[in-house]
Amino acid sequence: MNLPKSEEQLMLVLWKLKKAFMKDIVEAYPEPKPANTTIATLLKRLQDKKVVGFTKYGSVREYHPLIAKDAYFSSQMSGAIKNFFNDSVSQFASFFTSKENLTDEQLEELRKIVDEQIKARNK
Amino acid sequence: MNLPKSEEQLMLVLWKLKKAFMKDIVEAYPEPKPANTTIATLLKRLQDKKVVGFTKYGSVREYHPLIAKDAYFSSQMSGAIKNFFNDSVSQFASFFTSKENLTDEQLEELRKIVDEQIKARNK
DNA sequence: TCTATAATTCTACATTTGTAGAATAACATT
DNA sequence: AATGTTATTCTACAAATGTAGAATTATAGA
Repeated sequence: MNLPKSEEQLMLVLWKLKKAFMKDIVEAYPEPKPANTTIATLLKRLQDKKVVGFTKYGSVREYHPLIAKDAYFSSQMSGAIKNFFNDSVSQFASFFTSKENLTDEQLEELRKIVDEQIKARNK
Repeated sequence: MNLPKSEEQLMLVLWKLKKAFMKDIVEAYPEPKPANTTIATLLKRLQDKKVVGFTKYGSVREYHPLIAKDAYFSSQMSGAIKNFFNDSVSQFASFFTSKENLTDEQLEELRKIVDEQIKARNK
Protein backbone atom coordinates (compact mmCIF):
# COMPACT_ATOMS: atom_id res chain seq x y z
CA MET A 1 0.00 0.00 0.00
CA ASN A 2 1.67 3.14 -1.21
CA LEU A 3 -0.40 6.27 -0.97
CA PRO A 4 0.23 9.43 -2.96
CA LYS A 5 1.41 12.45 -1.00
CA SER A 6 -1.93 14.17 -0.79
CA GLU A 7 -3.67 11.11 0.55
CA GLU A 8 -0.85 10.44 2.95
CA GLN A 9 -1.32 13.95 4.27
CA LEU A 10 -4.95 13.28 4.95
CA MET A 11 -4.07 10.03 6.66
CA LEU A 12 -1.65 11.80 8.95
CA VAL A 13 -4.48 14.00 10.06
CA LEU A 14 -6.83 11.09 10.51
CA TRP A 15 -4.28 9.02 12.37
CA LYS A 16 -3.80 11.88 14.76
CA LEU A 17 -7.51 12.32 15.32
CA LYS A 18 -8.14 8.57 15.39
CA LYS A 19 -11.69 9.24 14.25
CA ALA A 20 -13.29 12.35 12.96
CA PHE A 21 -16.15 13.99 11.20
CA MET A 22 -15.56 15.93 8.07
CA LYS A 23 -15.39 19.20 9.91
CA ASP A 24 -12.78 17.85 12.34
CA ILE A 25 -10.59 16.83 9.47
CA VAL A 26 -10.89 20.17 7.77
CA GLU A 27 -10.17 21.87 11.04
CA ALA A 28 -7.11 19.77 11.79
CA TYR A 29 -5.63 20.26 8.34
CA PRO A 30 -2.39 22.19 8.34
CA GLU A 31 -2.26 25.48 6.50
CA PRO A 32 -2.66 26.15 3.71
CA LYS A 33 -5.82 24.15 3.76
CA PRO A 34 -6.96 22.93 0.37
CA ALA A 35 -10.52 23.50 -0.74
CA ASN A 36 -13.11 21.60 1.20
CA THR A 37 -14.04 19.53 -1.80
CA THR A 38 -10.44 18.60 -2.35
CA ILE A 39 -10.36 17.00 1.05
CA ALA A 40 -13.64 15.32 0.28
CA THR A 41 -12.24 13.89 -2.93
CA LEU A 42 -9.22 12.49 -1.17
CA LEU A 43 -11.45 11.03 1.49
CA LYS A 44 -13.49 9.38 -1.21
CA ARG A 45 -10.45 7.90 -2.91
CA LEU A 46 -9.18 6.60 0.39
CA GLN A 47 -12.50 4.92 1.00
CA ASP A 48 -12.34 3.31 -2.43
CA LYS A 49 -8.91 2.03 -1.51
CA LYS A 50 -10.25 0.61 1.74
CA VAL A 51 -7.85 2.72 3.73
CA VAL A 52 -10.56 4.72 5.43
CA GLY A 53 -13.88 3.56 6.77
CA PHE A 54 -16.73 5.26 8.59
CA THR A 55 -19.46 4.70 11.07
CA LYS A 56 -22.81 6.29 10.50
CA TYR A 57 -24.43 8.22 13.29
CA GLY A 58 -27.79 8.91 11.85
CA SER A 59 -26.77 10.30 8.53
CA VAL A 60 -23.51 11.74 9.73
CA ARG A 61 -20.32 9.82 9.07
CA GLU A 62 -17.48 9.50 11.42
CA TYR A 63 -14.36 8.47 9.56
CA HIS A 64 -11.56 6.35 10.85
CA PRO A 65 -8.39 4.77 9.45
CA LEU A 66 -8.62 1.16 8.37
CA ILE A 67 -4.88 0.71 8.43
CA ALA A 68 -2.62 1.56 11.34
CA LYS A 69 -0.01 4.21 11.01
CA ASP A 70 2.58 1.80 12.34
CA ALA A 71 1.74 -0.84 9.81
CA TYR A 72 1.74 1.64 6.98
CA PHE A 73 5.01 3.17 7.98
CA SER A 74 6.57 -0.18 8.64
CA SER A 75 5.82 -1.35 5.16
CA GLN A 76 7.20 1.86 3.71
CA MET A 77 10.39 1.29 5.67
CA SER A 78 10.68 -2.28 4.56
CA GLY A 79 10.41 -1.22 0.98
CA ALA A 80 13.04 1.43 1.40
CA ILE A 81 15.39 -0.88 3.22
CA LYS A 82 14.97 -3.49 0.56
CA ASN A 83 15.72 -1.11 -2.26
CA PHE A 84 18.36 1.09 -0.83
CA PHE A 85 20.18 -1.30 1.39
CA ASN A 86 19.58 -4.50 -0.48
CA ASP A 87 17.57 -5.84 2.37
CA SER A 88 20.22 -5.41 4.98
CA VAL A 89 18.78 -3.91 8.13
CA SER A 90 22.20 -3.45 9.66
CA GLN A 91 23.43 -1.65 6.59
CA PHE A 92 20.49 0.61 7.06
CA ALA A 93 21.20 1.06 10.75
CA SER A 94 24.75 1.88 9.99
CA PHE A 95 23.71 4.46 7.46
CA PHE A 96 21.19 5.85 9.83
CA THR A 97 23.52 6.32 12.76
CA SER A 98 26.29 7.83 10.72
CA LYS A 99 24.41 9.93 8.18
CA GLU A 100 21.23 11.06 9.79
CA ASN A 101 22.93 13.81 11.73
CA LEU A 102 22.11 12.48 15.13
CA THR A 103 23.21 14.48 18.09
CA ASP A 104 25.26 12.76 20.76
CA GLU A 105 22.21 12.70 22.98
CA GLN A 106 20.09 11.08 20.33
CA LEU A 107 22.74 8.49 19.80
CA GLU A 108 22.86 7.73 23.52
CA GLU A 109 19.12 7.52 23.55
CA LEU A 110 19.21 5.16 20.65
CA ARG A 111 21.61 2.93 22.55
CA LYS A 112 19.29 2.96 25.49
CA ILE A 113 16.39 1.99 23.30
CA VAL A 114 18.30 -0.83 21.70
CA ASP A 115 19.51 -2.07 25.05
CA GLU A 116 16.02 -2.12 26.38
CA GLN A 117 14.81 -4.01 23.39
CA ILE A 118 17.51 -6.59 23.88
CA LYS A 119 16.75 -6.88 27.54
CA ALA A 120 13.06 -7.23 26.85
CA ARG A 121 13.72 -10.06 24.47
CA ASN A 122 15.96 -12.01 26.77
CA LYS A 123 13.37 -11.97 29.43
CA MET B 1 13.75 15.83 -4.43
CA ASN B 2 11.18 13.09 -4.58
CA LEU B 3 11.41 10.83 -7.58
CA PRO B 4 8.59 8.66 -8.86
CA LYS B 5 9.05 4.93 -8.51
CA SER B 6 10.14 4.27 -12.05
CA GLU B 7 12.81 6.93 -11.98
CA GLU B 8 13.95 5.79 -8.57
CA GLN B 9 14.39 2.35 -10.03
CA LEU B 10 16.62 3.68 -12.74
CA MET B 11 18.62 5.61 -10.18
CA LEU B 12 19.17 2.48 -8.14
CA VAL B 13 20.72 0.91 -11.21
CA LEU B 14 22.82 3.95 -11.94
CA TRP B 15 23.96 4.32 -8.37
CA LYS B 16 25.11 0.78 -8.43
CA LEU B 17 27.00 1.19 -11.69
CA LYS B 18 28.29 4.62 -10.70
CA LYS B 19 28.58 5.51 -14.37
CA ALA B 20 27.26 3.73 -17.40
CA PHE B 21 26.45 3.79 -21.05
CA MET B 22 22.94 3.15 -22.19
CA LYS B 23 23.65 -0.50 -22.86
CA ASP B 24 25.09 -1.00 -19.35
CA ILE B 25 21.94 0.41 -17.83
CA VAL B 26 19.70 -1.79 -19.91
CA GLU B 27 21.84 -4.76 -19.04
CA ALA B 28 21.81 -4.07 -15.33
CA TYR B 29 18.06 -3.58 -15.20
CA PRO B 30 16.24 -6.16 -13.15
CA GLU B 31 13.74 -8.38 -14.89
CA PRO B 32 11.27 -7.79 -16.27
CA LYS B 33 13.12 -5.15 -18.22
CA PRO B 34 10.91 -2.46 -19.67
CA ALA B 35 11.23 -1.50 -23.32
CA ASN B 36 14.44 0.14 -24.26
CA THR B 37 12.73 3.39 -25.07
CA THR B 38 11.04 3.41 -21.70
CA ILE B 39 14.40 3.46 -20.04
CA ALA B 40 15.50 6.17 -22.44
CA THR B 41 12.48 8.26 -21.53
CA LEU B 42 13.17 7.97 -17.84
CA LEU B 43 16.77 8.83 -18.45
CA LYS B 44 15.67 11.90 -20.30
CA ARG B 45 13.34 12.99 -17.56
CA LEU B 46 16.05 12.52 -15.00
CA GLN B 47 18.36 14.68 -17.04
CA ASP B 48 15.70 17.37 -17.18
CA LYS B 49 15.45 17.19 -13.43
CA LYS B 50 19.22 17.55 -13.10
CA VAL B 51 19.45 14.23 -11.33
CA VAL B 52 21.51 12.57 -14.02
CA GLY B 53 24.34 14.00 -16.07
CA PHE B 54 26.62 12.61 -18.72
CA THR B 55 30.06 12.92 -20.19
CA LYS B 56 30.47 12.70 -23.91
CA TYR B 57 33.07 10.40 -25.32
CA GLY B 58 32.97 11.29 -28.96
CA SER B 59 29.26 11.07 -29.55
CA VAL B 60 28.66 8.42 -26.95
CA ARG B 61 27.30 9.44 -23.59
CA GLU B 62 28.31 8.00 -20.32
CA TYR B 63 25.71 8.75 -17.70
CA HIS B 64 26.26 9.32 -14.02
CA PRO B 65 24.16 10.34 -11.03
CA LEU B 66 24.24 13.99 -10.07
CA ILE B 67 22.91 13.31 -6.62
CA ALA B 68 24.35 10.78 -4.19
CA LYS B 69 22.32 7.84 -3.07
CA ASP B 70 23.07 8.69 0.54
CA ALA B 71 21.91 12.24 0.15
CA TYR B 72 18.76 11.18 -1.63
CA PHE B 73 17.90 8.52 0.86
CA SER B 74 18.78 10.74 3.76
CA SER B 75 16.34 13.38 2.62
CA GLN B 76 13.66 10.75 2.13
CA MET B 77 14.22 9.57 5.68
CA SER B 78 14.14 13.07 7.08
CA GLY B 79 10.83 13.65 5.42
CA ALA B 80 9.42 10.44 6.78
CA ILE B 81 10.69 11.09 10.24
CA LYS B 82 9.27 14.56 10.21
CA ASN B 83 5.85 13.42 9.10
CA PHE B 84 5.43 10.20 10.91
CA PHE B 85 7.27 10.88 14.09
CA ASN B 86 6.80 14.61 14.35
CA ASP B 87 10.46 15.15 13.95
CA SER B 88 11.56 12.94 16.80
CA VAL B 89 14.46 10.74 15.78
CA SER B 90 14.29 8.78 18.99
CA GLN B 91 10.63 8.12 18.50
CA PHE B 92 11.58 6.79 15.12
CA ALA B 93 14.38 4.68 16.56
CA SER B 94 12.06 3.28 19.13
CA PHE B 95 9.54 2.37 16.50
CA PHE B 96 12.22 0.91 14.36
CA THR B 97 13.68 -1.39 16.96
CA SER B 98 10.38 -2.61 18.24
CA LYS B 99 8.32 -2.85 15.08
CA GLU B 100 10.68 -3.63 12.27
CA ASN B 101 10.84 -7.29 13.11
CA LEU B 102 14.50 -7.37 13.82
CA THR B 103 16.05 -10.65 14.74
CA ASP B 104 18.05 -10.88 17.94
CA GLU B 105 21.20 -10.90 15.89
CA GLN B 106 20.24 -7.78 14.02
CA LEU B 107 19.48 -6.07 17.26
CA GLU B 108 22.88 -7.02 18.66
CA GLU B 109 24.47 -5.78 15.53
CA LEU B 110 22.60 -2.54 15.80
CA ARG B 111 23.91 -2.10 19.31
CA LYS B 112 27.41 -2.68 18.09
CA ILE B 113 26.97 -0.10 15.38
CA VAL B 114 25.60 2.45 17.78
CA ASP B 115 28.38 1.78 20.24
CA GLU B 116 30.96 2.27 17.58
CA GLN B 117 29.39 5.50 16.53
CA ILE B 118 29.47 6.73 20.08
CA LYS B 119 33.04 5.68 20.51
CA ALA B 120 34.03 7.32 17.25
CA ARG B 121 32.51 10.59 18.40
CA ASN B 122 34.17 10.64 21.78
CA LYS B 123 37.51 10.25 20.17
C1' DT C 1 -41.98 24.76 6.82
C1' DC C 2 -38.19 27.47 4.89
C1' DT C 3 -33.39 28.28 4.75
C1' DA C 4 -28.57 28.73 5.82
C1' DT C 5 -24.93 25.42 6.68
C1' DA C 6 -22.44 21.31 6.33
C1' DA C 7 -21.50 17.04 3.89
C1' DT C 8 -21.28 14.33 -0.15
C1' DT C 9 -21.15 13.21 -4.87
C1' DC C 10 -20.29 14.42 -9.70
C1' DT C 11 -17.85 16.31 -13.02
C1' DA C 12 -13.75 18.45 -14.77
C1' DC C 13 -9.27 19.36 -15.96
C1' DA C 14 -4.20 20.16 -15.74
C1' DT C 15 0.02 17.65 -14.44
C1' DT C 16 2.68 13.82 -13.61
C1' DT C 17 3.84 9.15 -14.19
C1' DG C 18 4.38 4.64 -16.71
C1' DT C 19 5.06 2.79 -20.89
C1' DA C 20 6.48 2.41 -25.56
C1' DG C 21 6.27 2.86 -30.95
C1' DA C 22 8.17 5.64 -34.88
C1' DA C 23 11.60 8.36 -36.63
C1' DT C 24 16.10 9.82 -36.75
C1' DA C 25 20.99 9.95 -35.97
C1' DA C 26 25.52 8.05 -35.45
C1' DC C 27 28.71 4.29 -35.77
C1' DA C 28 30.88 0.08 -36.95
C1' DT C 29 31.44 -3.08 -40.55
C1' DT C 30 31.24 -5.01 -44.64
C1' DA D 1 28.81 3.55 -49.95
C1' DA D 2 25.23 0.33 -47.99
C1' DT D 3 23.61 -1.87 -43.84
C1' DG D 4 22.93 -3.60 -39.40
C1' DT D 5 23.20 -1.95 -34.60
C1' DT D 6 22.77 1.23 -30.84
C1' DA D 7 21.37 5.46 -28.95
C1' DT D 8 18.41 9.38 -28.77
C1' DT D 9 14.52 12.14 -29.52
C1' DC D 10 9.63 12.78 -30.60
C1' DT D 11 5.20 11.73 -30.15
C1' DA D 12 1.46 9.38 -27.92
C1' DC D 13 -1.58 7.87 -24.70
C1' DA D 14 -3.63 5.68 -20.58
C1' DA D 15 -3.67 5.92 -15.66
C1' DA D 16 -2.83 8.30 -11.47
C1' DT D 17 -2.64 12.48 -8.89
C1' DG D 18 -3.75 17.30 -7.29
C1' DT D 19 -7.15 20.40 -7.16
C1' DA D 20 -11.69 22.24 -7.01
C1' DG D 21 -16.43 24.09 -8.91
C1' DA D 22 -21.42 22.69 -9.40
C1' DA D 23 -25.10 20.12 -7.94
C1' DT D 24 -27.42 17.62 -4.53
C1' DT D 25 -28.70 16.10 -0.06
C1' DA D 26 -29.26 16.25 4.81
C1' DT D 27 -29.76 18.94 8.95
C1' DA D 28 -30.39 22.20 12.34
C1' DG D 29 -32.33 26.26 13.58
C1' DA D 30 -35.41 30.52 12.41
